[in-house]
Amino acid sequence: MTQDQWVPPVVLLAVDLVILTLRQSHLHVLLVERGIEPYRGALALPGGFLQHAEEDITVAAHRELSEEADLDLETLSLEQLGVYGDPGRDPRGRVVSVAYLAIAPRLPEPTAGTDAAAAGWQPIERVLSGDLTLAFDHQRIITDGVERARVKLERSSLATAFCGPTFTITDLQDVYEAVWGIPLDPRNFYRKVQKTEGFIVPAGTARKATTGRPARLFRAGPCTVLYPPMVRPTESPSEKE
Amino acid sequence: MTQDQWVPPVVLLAVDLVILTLRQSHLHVLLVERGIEPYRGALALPGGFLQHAEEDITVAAHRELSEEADLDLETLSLEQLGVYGDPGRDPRGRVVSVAYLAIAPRLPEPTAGTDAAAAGWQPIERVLSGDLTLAFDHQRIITDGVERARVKLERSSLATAFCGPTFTITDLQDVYEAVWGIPLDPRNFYRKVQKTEGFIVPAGTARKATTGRPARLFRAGPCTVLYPPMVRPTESPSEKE
DNA sequence: CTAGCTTCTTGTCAAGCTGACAAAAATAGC
DNA sequence: GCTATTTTTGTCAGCTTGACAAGAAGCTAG
Repeated sequence: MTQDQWVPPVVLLAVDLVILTLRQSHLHVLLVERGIEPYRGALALPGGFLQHAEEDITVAAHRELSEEADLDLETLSLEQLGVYGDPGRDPRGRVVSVAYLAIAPRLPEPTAGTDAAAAGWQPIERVLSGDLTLAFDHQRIITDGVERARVKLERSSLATAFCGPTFTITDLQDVYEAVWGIPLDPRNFYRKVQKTEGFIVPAGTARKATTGRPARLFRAGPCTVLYPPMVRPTESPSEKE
Repeated sequence: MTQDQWVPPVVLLAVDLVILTLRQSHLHVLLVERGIEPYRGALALPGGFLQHAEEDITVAAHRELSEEADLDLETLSLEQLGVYGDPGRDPRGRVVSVAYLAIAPRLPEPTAGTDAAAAGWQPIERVLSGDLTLAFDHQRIITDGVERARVKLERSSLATAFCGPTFTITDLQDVYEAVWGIPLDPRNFYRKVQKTEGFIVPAGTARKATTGRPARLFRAGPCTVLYPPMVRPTESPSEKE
């Protein structure tokens, strides 16, 4: 920046996707098995390098999303999570990765009986606990992604993105409980989401019944910003960062 | 990622700093006048390319901070804001910039009477209103930075980072009012910050007096996460994103 | 040295929200 | 019809918020 003759260093730019969904009331993340070195055979986030030097980063993220996860782009929340570029994180050279967070409603198993048995949706606990070993710094990225999702659930209507087009209030509560990892009182939750204007709106008279009283169906409301916000029960009194 | 022979494209990596401070109860951002093309002579955020291919991005951000703003790194909050990498944002080629947000207490004018009269601290309103024209996509970055600061003030004790080592409750209120851009009731504010445990702690018996009753002095408390959070008065009822 | 002005600090009060919990309502299965 | 299960509607005390009154503590002017 100070001398015209000095040539700034270049880096390789990649995108990584943290795709979260809910399966059996548990938060899962999509992982793929790496087919090439480095970390061949290890689990990693879907992602890859820019296709060409002029590709937009957001476009690249969407491209990887459809390539590697075959997801409908329309109904998806996709948000930039951060940059991960520690020197040495990739043995191939200086690779800087832009991570994106995507929230998906319930989806079918992406890897149906192939040899990549370990790939596909993995419970988030296995990742956070270190039970699964991931390539690169992907555990870190996932940790950050989950934390971001937890915070976003408080002030945005993101939770409805985990659900299908219609859902019951109990479905929505399942989302909050799974992402936050804590139980909530159904009666207080019911009251809260009902009175948060624009969060959810009734969806016809259809009802869902398995056992017990059939639940009313709702649809995501017009507001994406919740006011007042949903509050996570006292995370831990007098918390430090 | 699919063929070993394909070589991924490379990009130039830069860091940009959004450094915010408070001057005369107004939010200001640090801007410098560009000395080289492109946008020579235009105002821009402090920043620059990585120094060498192995430099850590966070290290580069801190380096630019001390190089271009001569700021004490110890007392500063520095946080990653996001990546800005639209193709075409820089005529020199594919430049991807990692933006950082820094919050600084009141500081002396960095450019004292030099010819770069326009550089230095600029009121945030002149930037947001488009009154000032900035290089690259820096207006966008600043807009995002200010919004991030606004949100962070709610849940973190960031506001104390705008103040010096000790401050009065009114000083702190000035920060909230300047960043949020709205007036607050001094009595309710006083009660709120007092009862938010760990936010501020009394600092000796010293007091500050100009006119009116002298105010008690406080110091930043141990907690960085505020619980319960400070709530911004109804941003605007039923807001859409 | 007293009145007046300014700013800080302590209260008061009604309205609204939260957490804990009771009980009614609506179905499926026996 | 009876029971188990889940959803939905209430109740109630405690706490926080927003609006506002009034006392406290210094400075300045007459």
